[in-house]
Amino acid sequence: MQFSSRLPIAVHILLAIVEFEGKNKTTSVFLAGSVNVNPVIIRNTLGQLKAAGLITVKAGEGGSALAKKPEDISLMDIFEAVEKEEELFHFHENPNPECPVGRNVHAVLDKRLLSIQEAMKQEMKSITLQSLIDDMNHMLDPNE
Amino acid sequence: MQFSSRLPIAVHILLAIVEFEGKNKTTSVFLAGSVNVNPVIIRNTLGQLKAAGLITVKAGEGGSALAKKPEDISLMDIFEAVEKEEELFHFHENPNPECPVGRNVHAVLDKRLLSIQEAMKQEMKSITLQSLIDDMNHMLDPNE
DNA sequence: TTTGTTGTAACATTTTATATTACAACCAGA
DNA sequence: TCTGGTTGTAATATAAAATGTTACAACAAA
Repeated sequence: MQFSSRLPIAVHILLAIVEFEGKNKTTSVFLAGSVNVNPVIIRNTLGQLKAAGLITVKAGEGGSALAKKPEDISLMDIFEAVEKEEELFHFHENPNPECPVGRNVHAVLDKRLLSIQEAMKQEMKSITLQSLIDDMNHMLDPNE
Repeated sequence: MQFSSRLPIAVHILLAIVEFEGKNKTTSVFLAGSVNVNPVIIRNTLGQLKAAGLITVKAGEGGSALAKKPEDISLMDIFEAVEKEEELFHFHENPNPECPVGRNVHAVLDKRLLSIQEAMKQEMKSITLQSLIDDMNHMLDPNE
């Protein structure tokens, strides 16, 4: 079981928007060339990031830009923008209500699964886009 | 995106093994009746839990039992027994190496994604089967 | 030896992710 | 105002993963 590549792709897109600001127009086709997926995937992702208020997209003209400062965008914001699920775990649908265990697993497990999800989200919140940009800049120019 | 129901099912199985100890023989068919999935799913899961050293299964005779004390089994142990993935996130396969971003996203993101995974696992480690049993017993008999 | 079981393979079905094609709506510049 | 490149989105296709099912050999106890 794995998460889809949506979060990695969205982060890639945001890093590219920052990196190419003022240098290249970041159209869906241009971004698709960097991420190496179909441009429609990019457009859909851009749409989700826009809906979440993280970027602006220029319809017709083309290109996108950050709508917030990178230090105000966390992995959590990005994750929630591109993954719609509320529940991290898929619970088996119909435990037997006639069984004392089947009747109660849900109540017993739910809060634990939520706390796991919460731990994950807390960690995501602590990672900002800015810190990723810093890391990338350091790789592009170690002396900076 | 969601995790499969494997962890919830495995926990259900373990709780049932504890609950019915000495009362019913916990065969795959019996357990399937409580979880409400196909017995083969149960057998496969039992096999994984056995391989991880969490339970014993009696071939031929039928039935299963815990191989460790419930306080020594964490959700993390169960999770690792039934989910084989090493990486939580699926990274997009071929970022463009000719692009400064494409060339570096992997290095930049990987450690962050790992820390998210790590946060999740830490939380899983802190939850023992015993605590779930306690919760369930309290639901079955609030005065206990 | 009979009965009920585990372990496992093979296959079917369902769901989700990802890719692709197509096209209307849009916008800037010629 | 026309043109060219673009976004937004629907529809469809393909691929991959999860889940369900059937079948049967190996096994163990009565």
